[in-house]
Amino acid sequence: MHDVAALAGVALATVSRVVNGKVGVSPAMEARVQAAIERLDYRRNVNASSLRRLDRKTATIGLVLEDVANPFMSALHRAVEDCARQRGMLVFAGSCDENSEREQELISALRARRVDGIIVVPAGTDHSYLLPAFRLGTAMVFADRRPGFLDADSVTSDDIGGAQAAVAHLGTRGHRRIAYIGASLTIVTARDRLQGYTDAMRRLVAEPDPSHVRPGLVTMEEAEHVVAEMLGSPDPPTAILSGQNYFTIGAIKALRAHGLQHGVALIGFDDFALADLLEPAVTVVAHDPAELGRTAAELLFRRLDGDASPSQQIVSPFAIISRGSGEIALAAR
Amino acid sequence: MHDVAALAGVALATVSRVVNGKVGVSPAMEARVQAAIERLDYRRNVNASSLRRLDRKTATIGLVLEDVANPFMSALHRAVEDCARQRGMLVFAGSCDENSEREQELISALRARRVDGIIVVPAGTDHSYLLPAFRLGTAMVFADRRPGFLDADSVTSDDIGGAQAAVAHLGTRGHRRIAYIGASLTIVTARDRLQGYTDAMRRLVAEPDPSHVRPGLVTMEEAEHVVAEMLGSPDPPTAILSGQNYFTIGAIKALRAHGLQHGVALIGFDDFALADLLEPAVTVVAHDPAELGRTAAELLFRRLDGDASPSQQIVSPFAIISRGSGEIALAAR
DNA sequence: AAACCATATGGTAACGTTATCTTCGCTGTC
DNA sequence: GACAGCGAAGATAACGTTACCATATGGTTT
Repeated sequence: MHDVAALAGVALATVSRVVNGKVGVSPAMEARVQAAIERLDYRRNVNASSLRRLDRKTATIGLVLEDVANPFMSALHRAVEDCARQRGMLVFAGSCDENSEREQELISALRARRVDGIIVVPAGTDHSYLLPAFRLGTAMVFADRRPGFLDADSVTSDDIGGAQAAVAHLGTRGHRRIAYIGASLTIVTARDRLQGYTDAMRRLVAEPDPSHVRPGLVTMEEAEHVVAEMLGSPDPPTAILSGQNYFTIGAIKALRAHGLQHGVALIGFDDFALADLLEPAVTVVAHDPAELGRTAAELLFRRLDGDASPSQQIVSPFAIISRGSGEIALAAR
Repeated sequence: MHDVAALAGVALATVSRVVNGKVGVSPAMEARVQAAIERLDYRRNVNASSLRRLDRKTATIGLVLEDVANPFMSALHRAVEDCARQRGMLVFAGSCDENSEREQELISALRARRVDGIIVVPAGTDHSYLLPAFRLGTAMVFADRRPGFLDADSVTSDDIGGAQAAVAHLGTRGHRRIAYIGASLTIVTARDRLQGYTDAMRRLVAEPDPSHVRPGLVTMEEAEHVVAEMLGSPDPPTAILSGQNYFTIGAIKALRAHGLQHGVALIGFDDFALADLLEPAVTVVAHDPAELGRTAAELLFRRLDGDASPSQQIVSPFAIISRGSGEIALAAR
């Protein structure tokens, strides 16, 4: 900036005015400064600028995901980015792999860079540690999962309702022995899905067979193994509800290995690419990750614009997409 | 920091020393300052810090992708993030959708935030506009595609070789009428793949049938439409080489619609999830996006550490993963 | 012609840090 | 007992910018 001012033969303040498009600069002067800016490929230092400006905004937001490479998460990411772009903001992205320690590190690093706000897909169960951050004015919105022990904005999916509907969907086709496979119960989403499954099962039959309820999975291979085990047991399930898209793939592999992909019904949580091209095509309980991201971003920006109303918990609806695997009826005995 | 100093009853300089883990602070004083830091939830302002520090590093890098939600790109993203995390750096991510104007905007925004370096999957064909940025010291590494009109580090895949090998692979199974579908030739990757295809076809038969060569596609639907058209023509191809994973899906849809998924061979560029679970499973020319990302990050960090050696062009090898669709032999007449 | 106003520009302090210099005690040595 | 030598702490300028105040210029009003 100093160099630009020297080259244009003006004061720093004038360069600042031109850079920020302020009124009260003569056209001749503005042209002179612009020329110097272009000649030197000058770009104002946003960090220094935000340091000095009264609003202290960095035009930067942080996004904490489970994994940037997970298709559900990256679709959410993209939606957030698009909203941010409209406001000229840049997005920090990071993965915490369901590790709450990593979540804390990431949020800490984002705060150290004075991001204007953070959108978090939370990993842990207790987010009270963020209370000071809130009080110090960092806007935060939780996406896909609600925070624990913290009153904050969130945009989540109706997981309980989705699981209930999936079980009912299978019940309509005659199934009573329905298995559930899902992630660790430290994840709210997994807990809710199990909750919905259990509710609906009780309504349908009674308590589900404990050997058919397997939360706490982590990898696709684990899911495959667990389903294979169930299928080989004396009293195998006739339908499976999978609480996560990776586990759905694992279940498909196990079903195929047993030649049962057309014999055992399957419904998976979260839609995934090519679900419609598999044989049979996979029925899913779908949540729109892009809508989740967009809504979270809009909520965050409203806060950044000064909205201080009580925290909002937005629940977005689910849809069962029937493609075949979930419509396999119970075979007559 | 001021508040921390006041609370601990020390000078700013001492707080700074503690925050930066500098030697020459008595244990008693350090404990006192740490207590104050914790009590106030103080986090040093990295932006202000980098402004003042002599190295001027922000511990931040930028990543410009085609689309953060594209699985190939997001796998690359994750690899970059993991490398960055090891060095305590945060990653800005952005999508430019093959739009070179957007690429320029993104890079400009990253430079304005004084990122230490940028990894770019370039969109345009001319990157000479980055010359001033280079001279001003922004480290940049190009990934997946080489830059145009700019001497810079790059980590790319062997696209020409991959396409040649794919055509040879199909040739071995008796195919001579092999079609190519791919993206716009403004994308260097698409150009190389077409180049490799053409080379190998000339070696195999002669000039390929022009109606079987369709670069310039954008969407999956377009690819589906183009393949359907070819299959309905009087002289349809017996094998297809697809230059991009989305187009491979489009081709599969068209083949299935014609009931030809087991009659026409198909090889796709870039591996994708579930390729092994489709029927037939899809043979691909695979590049490892994670390796691309990791290598690009390592190259960038080497530059940040002061390596000023001539620019490097690293080409990573490809692998043909035979799964079935590429091994469909030419039917006897 | 004096007074006033608006507009365009310049000068400067401050944002939250760190690099560097300075000061203050304390220990050990002859 | 004087003095060097050392380690620990404080004081302060500067990083690149913007907010604010000061000043200069020219034009309008009374």
